[in-house]
Amino acid sequence: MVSIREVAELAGVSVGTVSKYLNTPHRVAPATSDRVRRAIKDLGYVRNEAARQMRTGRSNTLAFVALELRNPFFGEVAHAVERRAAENGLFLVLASSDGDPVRESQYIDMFVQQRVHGLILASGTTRPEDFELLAARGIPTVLVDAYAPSDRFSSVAVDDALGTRRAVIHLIEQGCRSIAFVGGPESVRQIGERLDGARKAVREHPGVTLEVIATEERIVTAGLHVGEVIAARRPAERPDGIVAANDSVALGLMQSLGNRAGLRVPADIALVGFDDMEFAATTTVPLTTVRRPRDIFGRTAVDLVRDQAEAGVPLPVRTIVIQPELIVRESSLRRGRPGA
Amino acid sequence: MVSIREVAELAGVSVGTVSKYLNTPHRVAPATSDRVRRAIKDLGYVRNEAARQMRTGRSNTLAFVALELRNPFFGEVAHAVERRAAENGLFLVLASSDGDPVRESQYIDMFVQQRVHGLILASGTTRPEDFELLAARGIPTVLVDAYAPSDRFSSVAVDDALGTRRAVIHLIEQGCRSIAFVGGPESVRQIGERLDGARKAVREHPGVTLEVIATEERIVTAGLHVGEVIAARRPAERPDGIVAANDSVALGLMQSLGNRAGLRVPADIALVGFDDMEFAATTTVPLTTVRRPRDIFGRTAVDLVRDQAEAGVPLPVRTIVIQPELIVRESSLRRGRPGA
DNA sequence: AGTGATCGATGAAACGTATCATTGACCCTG
DNA sequence: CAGGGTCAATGATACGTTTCATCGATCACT
Repeated sequence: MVSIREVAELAGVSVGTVSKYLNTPHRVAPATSDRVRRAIKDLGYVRNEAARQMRTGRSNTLAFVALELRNPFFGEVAHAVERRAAENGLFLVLASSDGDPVRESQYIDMFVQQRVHGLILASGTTRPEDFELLAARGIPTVLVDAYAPSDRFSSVAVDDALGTRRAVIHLIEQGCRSIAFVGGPESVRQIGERLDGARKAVREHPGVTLEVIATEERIVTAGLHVGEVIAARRPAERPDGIVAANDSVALGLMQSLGNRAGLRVPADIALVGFDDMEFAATTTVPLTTVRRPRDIFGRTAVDLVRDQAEAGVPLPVRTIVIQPELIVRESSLRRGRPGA
Repeated sequence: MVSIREVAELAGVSVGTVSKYLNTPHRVAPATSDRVRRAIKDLGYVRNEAARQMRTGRSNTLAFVALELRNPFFGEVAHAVERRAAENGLFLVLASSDGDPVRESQYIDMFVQQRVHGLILASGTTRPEDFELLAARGIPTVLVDAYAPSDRFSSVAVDDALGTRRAVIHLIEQGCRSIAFVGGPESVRQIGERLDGARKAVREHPGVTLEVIATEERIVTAGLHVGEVIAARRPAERPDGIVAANDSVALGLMQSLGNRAGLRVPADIALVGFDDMEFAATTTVPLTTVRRPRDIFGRTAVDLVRDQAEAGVPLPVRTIVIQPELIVRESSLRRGRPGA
């Protein structure tokens, strides 16, 4: 394997000069430059990043740990992270924990061993000892869509409670009086907060009731199942507005309610999702939903890491909470809507 | 930053011993082991992977370049790759080219500089000079869902033509006589082959016709649009069976045909997709589709890379073609089906 | 008791690069 | 023409590991 030394030899210059050519090309004379360039090409030399990194102690890679990359949500966040990282001259490496804290630990260990420039955690399953490790080594770390434990790390997340609050208020404005929240479990922080937001909003409106229909998972089939249960009820006992824990559940609900049971969305039941996934705009009845801005998540996370890395010294922790936007589409716009 | 030397000092042993403890723990005496372990813990020592890699020349990371990670298809392939890599003691780093060959080039350069253990390319947009570079440096490289240029790299792909062939024959068995292929452009290899497979299958069945309805992209909205066009035709001029270029297009078709235009799927028009994406089983009418096995893609790719890396010397190129499976669901099962 | 053999530990060398103080060549100015 | 200044190039050093030849000590066996 050809090293910088052989390049220097062939070009008839010193090793230091080749290094200078590689790192600060403008400070090497044009004629020398040509000879070095030529030698590099002839020998097929490729810089050894490991040696470089060992010498400098720095790395130009940013690591991103997602909960599950199969989920397009993380794919989109990763995409935004990658773009912003590139703007900052950083490369991105991705890993997926798939909900396994042990796997995540292994990855974090690996990244620490690699001396990565910074770390973005979007898994929500990180172990306390890993946080400990990262804090102890001073590796710039930012949490995405998760709050920082003991306020030691900066984070960027959406205000989940505000999202469902806006959804509920919107449903009430559409004339709904009997609202259901479909999703669970409450123990997942994001879901718990969404439910809280819905509860509080309903409490502020006398005459409106909230029913919680719990599910174990937040996937399409869970929504399908709940939809069938609701459809089997007597009409008077059905909710007239539903807030789903996320878009997948909403999709399942829409399919079982609207297409299979013959109920009309939104006329009989108005429906709001959460996330604004790509398919939300293209469902049978376009889905009203609470948007979680993946691009902002990604950009902000990179910026936080970069600021921390540039500062060198510990910066005050920043907890950035993004206000989610309600994207109103047909699934929640009812006939008989006041003012329509 | 604490190094192996300081660990050795604190433990009262030599640097070599600490290294031995880290790499071949069974050849170090228990008492010494304890002292070293203790020192490592007290100092919070973490191995420097860059130095290790520089010394050994080896790296234990496998790189995967996807076309677009936002697309769940790649997420699932990446997931399978990651699992298999872990079984082989390898870590995975991911990158996404987003269709930009320049970006992809940058990533490949980076991976070559990192001296990765192997490379899996699933982008389909790799530049010839990058292939040149990888071949010249002898980096184990495998293509996924793309054929190898000039037979220099092993690859794993699905037999696209066979997939659509099976879809068409299935539709004919269901009584369809006027079949349409929706998708494009033909210049994308996979799409071109799918179209070819459909053409050949139709040609073998006298009395059956094939119409090609071209689209620029293969996304939901393309299917929505084509569906509207078809619905606007006089009934006699509509196809009675459709093969979509992928599931996204099929989804769009199903929505605009079935739900908006009032046509019935499969009674009026039978529909088959391609890919078997996660949502295919949960659409309004569950979608019949040609399955591309992501898990097999991922596993096979890793195995090919591993074999190549272990061999050291160039191995004969292996081109693995996987026969796609037709997953029959409701969207293609017509009333009046022969034998039903 | 002497001879190998085995085991554990040592210490120096090497990996490929960046860095930096030093040197040499050259030009400009007074 | 002397002297200061700039620009290029040099070459030694250090980064944190792994590796390997070497050495001492312990043990089993004749």
